[in-house]
Amino acid sequence: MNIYSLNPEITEEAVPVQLGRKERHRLLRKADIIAAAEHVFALKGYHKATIQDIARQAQYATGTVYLYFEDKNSLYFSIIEEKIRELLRILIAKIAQVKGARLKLGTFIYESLRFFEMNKDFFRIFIQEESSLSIKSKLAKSPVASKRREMFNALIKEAQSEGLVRRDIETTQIKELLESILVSFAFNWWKEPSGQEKDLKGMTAIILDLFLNGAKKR
Amino acid sequence: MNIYSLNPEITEEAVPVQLGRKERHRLLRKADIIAAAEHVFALKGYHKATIQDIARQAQYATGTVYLYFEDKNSLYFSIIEEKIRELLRILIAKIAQVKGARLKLGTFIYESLRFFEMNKDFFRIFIQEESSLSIKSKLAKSPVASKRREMFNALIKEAQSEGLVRRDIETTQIKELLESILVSFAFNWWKEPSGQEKDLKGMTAIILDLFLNGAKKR
DNA sequence: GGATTTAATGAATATATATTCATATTTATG
DNA sequence: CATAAATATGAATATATATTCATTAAATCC
Repeated sequence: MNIYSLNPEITEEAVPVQLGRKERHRLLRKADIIAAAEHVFALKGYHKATIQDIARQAQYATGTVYLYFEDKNSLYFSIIEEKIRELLRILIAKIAQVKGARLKLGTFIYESLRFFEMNKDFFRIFIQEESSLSIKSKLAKSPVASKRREMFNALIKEAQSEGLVRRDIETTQIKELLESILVSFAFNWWKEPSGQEKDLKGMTAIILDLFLNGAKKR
Repeated sequence: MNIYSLNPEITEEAVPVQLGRKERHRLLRKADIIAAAEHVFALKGYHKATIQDIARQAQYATGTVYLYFEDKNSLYFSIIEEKIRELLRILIAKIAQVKGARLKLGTFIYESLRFFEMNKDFFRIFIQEESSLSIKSKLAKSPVASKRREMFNALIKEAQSEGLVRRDIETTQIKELLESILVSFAFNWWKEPSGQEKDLKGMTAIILDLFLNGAKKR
């Protein structure tokens, strides 16, 4: 994990500012703890994961966690926010590299699947908590959420103005549809413990097909 | 709420057997507690809802709850199981009254939305916890879950064999997809606090349209 | 390399609340 | 109506764990 990504101000910059050695060290240790916490939360869920578990996993003492994070809850949110920010950064970058709404949509799906595949622990947390009201409402207030909305909106709007996507249904609902399909497929995919190599491109094609053409037989 | 529905054996019967007065009383009191718990859980979520809260809401003392339910967790499951059973009963009955896969799918969507609308407390609980892995796996073992799977399977299979729904995608996937869309749309619908009357039929049409035809402009 | 600042430790504390159970109340019985 | 059985009560108990903080260790400075 890129340690700079822990700091939103720096993430925004094209070229990360060089931090002081101290501060860099601090971010690295935060990252240690985040990585450990990500694993433990994924394994046990928020409530059953104890600070002790997390500290042990990170090879620190219990109290040390509190030198780096306010409390259990804010540690939890740090993980989710950070990961969503990371995914967002990838999506924005990759989508900018292709032309045409169809390709952009495909890229969105492909890179999302890829990210989930590479961040299974986070994905577990995400599907465990994604629909939890309290977390959704907290997350909705974070700056990363509005960025995400923005990107998503632009994606669908472009597809609509290009004539690929229908305009008789609200953009919001189209967004929901796409997200529903994506989550539902990703969930089913990783639920079954097949050790096989994932065919990301094949899966992307299916999802895009379902999104655009629906479940009706033609 | 129908008190008989608390007892699976009796629910199954076409005509409920007359219970002893004692037993009936007991079920009524269980129902009191369930109703109170439903409200409190919806309001505070599982962890923040205390047995005291629930007892107070039901106008019983704390300890009384334990005369009717094993523990907090089983009370929680009783609610979810009972509600899913109730929804299932409605769905099966209503779907049986219409002909053709398209109408059946529409009925499924419409009655689900209607049930969510009429059972907002339960819906809150459902979306809060539905995707929590531990709860899902516990629920999956209950008899009501397999009945639900059965019904859902039959619905999609029929749509496939009638030629309405494509067969190049697994039934399970189609099921998950429909459910994911339904829940996500319902969630977003009721999230926004528009005091207006909900247009259930309009929303049903949109969901069915998107599910079958997808987002592509035609 | 000794003094001082900074960081890490983990046992002790504080708190929260699920669950129990001795007691009180209500209901049934003869 | 008196006694017994069944229910309800809520204060006390047990447990769990997030958080603190006095102590120890490490890093930095002069």
